Amino acid sequence: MPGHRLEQLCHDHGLRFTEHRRMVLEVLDASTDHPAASEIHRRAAVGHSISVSTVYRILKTLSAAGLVVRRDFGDGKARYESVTRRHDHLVDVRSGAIVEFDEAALQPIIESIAARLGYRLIDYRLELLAEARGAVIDRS
Amino acid sequence: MPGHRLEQLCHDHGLRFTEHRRMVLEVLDASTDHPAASEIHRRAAVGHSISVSTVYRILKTLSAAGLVVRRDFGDGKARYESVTRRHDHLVDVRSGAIVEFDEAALQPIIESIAARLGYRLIDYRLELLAEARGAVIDRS
DNA sequence: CTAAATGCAAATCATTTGCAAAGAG
DNA sequence: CTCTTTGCAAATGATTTGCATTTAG
Repeated sequence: MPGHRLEQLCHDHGLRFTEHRRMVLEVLDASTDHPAASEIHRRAAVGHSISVSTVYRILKTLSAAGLVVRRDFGDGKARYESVTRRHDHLVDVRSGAIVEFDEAALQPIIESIAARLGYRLIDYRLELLAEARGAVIDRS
Repeated sequence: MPGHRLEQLCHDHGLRFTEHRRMVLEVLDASTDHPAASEIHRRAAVGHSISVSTVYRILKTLSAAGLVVRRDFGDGKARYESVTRRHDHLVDVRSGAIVEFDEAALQPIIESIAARLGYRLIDYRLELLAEARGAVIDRS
């Protein structure tokens, strides 16, 4: 029963485990992209029933609990990913393509920055804006 | 005439220099916080006339040109800062307070990450989520 | 049983857009 | 003069909310 792991996860964070929360978590665990709320609803609704407002409410709850990470790539809608899939991103400013990467070496450096400021790091969001090497640069 | 610098800046980026663009740039250059579009409009409108839609259009243009940096702190509205004030941020998840910092050592590390992925870094956004040291942690 | 979660539809809020008038180069 | 920018008001689109109903613990 794959649901047990997710149920435990919710309980560990003091959240009730509902059918709908399971659906949303499963969608995010199965997604390799970064779906927005409407897309998560679309995927979760396949064969099931769930309202969009419920998806929004669940995403807000799960984000607050840290089970889900909310991202913004500047296209007007928030995107989400499961913490288990958490990683950083590089956005190709020409094509809009998103490249994921995971640079473990950054964690300690960033932690020390927070510490120096008198804080304990909880999480961080890093987004690189870049263009493919060799791209023609318009200096007109 | 302080307007000359801004005029040059616009011209260098192929943008027409208008009274309204000057107003928005001046507001951002004078702001130490991270005003959202509506707040920028409010500040620019003091003693002048400018419509909100114009502020939005200008911010989009200036962002695309790289004269202004668009940020998202997760409260539903985009925030802006002048490139000349560009820096990274730490968000105190308890109070919502934003602490600015500038860690020069990060730049080369992040550039190398982009390079490794086959890209040339244009810019990056780093946001730390943290809690004050010594804050009581609720492990209920 | 009781507090929390959900559906539905209406409400909000930020941001965008169509079109005619005003302005920059 | 020609192309771009701006105003205004209406349109869009994402996200939120009130309230009655259902469900988890």
